[in-house]
Amino acid sequence: MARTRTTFDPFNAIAEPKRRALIETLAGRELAVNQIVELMGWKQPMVSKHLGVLKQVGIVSERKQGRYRVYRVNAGQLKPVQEWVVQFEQYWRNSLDHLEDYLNAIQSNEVKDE
Amino acid sequence: MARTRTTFDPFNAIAEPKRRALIETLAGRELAVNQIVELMGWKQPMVSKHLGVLKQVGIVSERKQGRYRVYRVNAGQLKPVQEWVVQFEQYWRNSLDHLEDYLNAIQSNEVKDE
DNA sequence: TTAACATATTCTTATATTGGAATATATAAT
DNA sequence: ATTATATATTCCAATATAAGAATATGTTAA
Repeated sequence: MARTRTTFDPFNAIAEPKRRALIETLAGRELAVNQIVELMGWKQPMVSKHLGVLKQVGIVSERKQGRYRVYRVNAGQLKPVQEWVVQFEQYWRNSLDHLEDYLNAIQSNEVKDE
Repeated sequence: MARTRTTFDPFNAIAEPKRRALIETLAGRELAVNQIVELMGWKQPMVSKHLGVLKQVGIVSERKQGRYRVYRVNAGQLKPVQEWVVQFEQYWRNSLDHLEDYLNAIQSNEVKDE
């Protein structure tokens, strides 16, 4: 069996760092593919492909305007991610947990380096 | 180039649904692998492998206790996910956005079905 | 109609998974 | 020491990427 598909859910769609950057750039406004290409400095096919993944999950949607295709973020599709992660907020709330996490992170890195 | 590694960051680690389930089960307490095996109903190697990924990212850490290995969640490692997603909360806040997202989701599904 | 522009799709290659089975390692109990 | 228990690792097969290059599709303008 392979990895969960990128288009399976928002969690998988936003796992790719480039797609997160794309969402950040596009949030709160409408942009045509070409504008995104300029802003991100990526090749056009790469932009289109990443937009395609996000579109299949519903994180972005698209509207034809003349010869342009204008994309926009549907932030609501990110809500499941927020709802999932928020249930663990209580565990990192107090500073004791902060210290604990800090120590654990260090320990984890040490293990990783071995 | 292949997909971003599962162990690259928390986003990729939690993309796998089974790992999210594992985190939910383990959150707020300490459990040995065998206990997790029973609770989840998975084979032991599968549990160990998923724990291994989470451990590399620092989302869980492990402590030897006799012949057991006790795991625990370091919730703080999920904070980056929460911080990233929270910046889009404003966009789904009001009910107008809800409607917009709803319509977009429908449109997106229609496209998906074609 | 043809040319220019905007965007999407196809093909290829390299790579990292997931699950399953089998096996290895480590620790405790007898 | 040997056995039982707990956990990790290795090997396998199938699969889904992501990037790049090339090309196809669609739309406007001349």
